Amino acid sequence: MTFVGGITRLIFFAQTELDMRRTKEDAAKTRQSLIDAALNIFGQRGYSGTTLRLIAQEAGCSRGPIYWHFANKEELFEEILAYSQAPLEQLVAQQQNSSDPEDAADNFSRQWLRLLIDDTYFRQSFEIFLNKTEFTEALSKTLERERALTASLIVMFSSWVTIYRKQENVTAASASDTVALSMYAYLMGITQSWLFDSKITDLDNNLDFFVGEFLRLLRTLK
Amino acid sequence: MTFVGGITRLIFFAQTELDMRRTKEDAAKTRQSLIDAALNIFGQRGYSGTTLRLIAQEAGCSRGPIYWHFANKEELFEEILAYSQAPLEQLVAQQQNSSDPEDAADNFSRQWLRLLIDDTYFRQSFEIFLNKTEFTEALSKTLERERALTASLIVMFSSWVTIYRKQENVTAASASDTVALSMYAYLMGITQSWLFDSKITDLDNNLDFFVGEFLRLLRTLK
DNA sequence: AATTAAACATACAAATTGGCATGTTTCTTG
DNA sequence: CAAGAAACATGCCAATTTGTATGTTTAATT
Repeated sequence: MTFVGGITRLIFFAQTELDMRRTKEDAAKTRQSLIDAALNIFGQRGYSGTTLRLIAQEAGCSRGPIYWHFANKEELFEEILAYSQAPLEQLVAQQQNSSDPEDAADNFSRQWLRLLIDDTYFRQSFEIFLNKTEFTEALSKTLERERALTASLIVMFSSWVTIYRKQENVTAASASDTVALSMYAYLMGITQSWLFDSKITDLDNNLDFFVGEFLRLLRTLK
Repeated sequence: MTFVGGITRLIFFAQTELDMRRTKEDAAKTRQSLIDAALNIFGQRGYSGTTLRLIAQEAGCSRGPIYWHFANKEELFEEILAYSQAPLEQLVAQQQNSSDPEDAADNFSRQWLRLLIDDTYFRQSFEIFLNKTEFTEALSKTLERERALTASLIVMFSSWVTIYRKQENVTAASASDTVALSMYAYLMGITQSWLFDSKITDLDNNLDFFVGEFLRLLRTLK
């Protein structure tokens, strides 16, 4: 009995070294620290270059909580990518019922670029998505979501173009869909170029210019 | 003696099954088939999802020739990516001494998009680079080359803007560098959007429109 | 004709890492 | 207060894959 008690006491002592957490808030903190760590490590080393060991180390815990809070590496990654998809989806859902297409385009592009500048989560997630991700079948879920987002953006831009042309009474040769793709490509191009090398331009100071050019793409000639 | 001869004959028979190649042309063919296979597999599964076994299998040989013709997986990958970098570098080198900036911009953007449509190697390589690659420190060589290419493009575009403004005698508020970035972002955006989902637009039929919009970005307002 | 080396195939070694099974506290609930 | 479960830590495994070392033909070379 005393022998067994001695052993259990030794084990007890050894295990007391780690601070066990149990409250809901603490667990939420752990989960958040894992997300922060994942954003950093994925951003530095990409998906395949990132090990769960590294994320755990950056978060200051073991790999246990990772598998507790997330199903696996892939699901954690897709949740990270959602940090840039969700805000854009939300922007589309909001801007639905805007009156003037030029105002709508101005607001939308401005908020997009502002998210890049101001929201660290959005920026890091978008950078991982654009520059640290191999678009392969394994990410079919995220890719389908992205395709849907792109489609909704094109539809929205296209409707702006159509309304604008009616307002201004212009008959243009180009299809509004094609113009919409132009606008989409421009925004994505600015985004990707700046995320690839942020020293390429002062996005904050040149924001008005980029928004203005986005509007010029909306206003097709002739 | 007869015993040894029997063994060597057995070995000889076993090894005769594989057709050994030795001429320079055959070796060049093998190398080319490896590049073709790499373009396909890297394009389907990305860098990390691709194993040298798969490439060898696609090329119809073993992993031996891979390590004979290339130093390692990374060098093979960077050679694949060069198939999209080299043509653009060449375009920049050619277009140096063009007289009219609008003509130069028209030609350049047209050739860029035409490469995408017509040149399978260029298209596959560019797709791998943009959508199947994790930009990490491991690719520092390729990334440095890309940054240099981007810089030279911006310089070229910027000079076009400057010349155009002098010709037309317009004084614009925006810096020519910023306009140049706009043009670069637009071209890259079109490229990436189309490579991500080629059904998003008929690039060939809308080529004139995209080139025209590229020129509109060059001709800044005011 | 013999030697060499190019151009492969094959076998092996070594490390890595994701997933899971197991152990252990501490909060919560009945 | 006892039982159970949440929220972790730890240890192990099994599979995979790169790179290399070694073996083997056949075209060049001399």
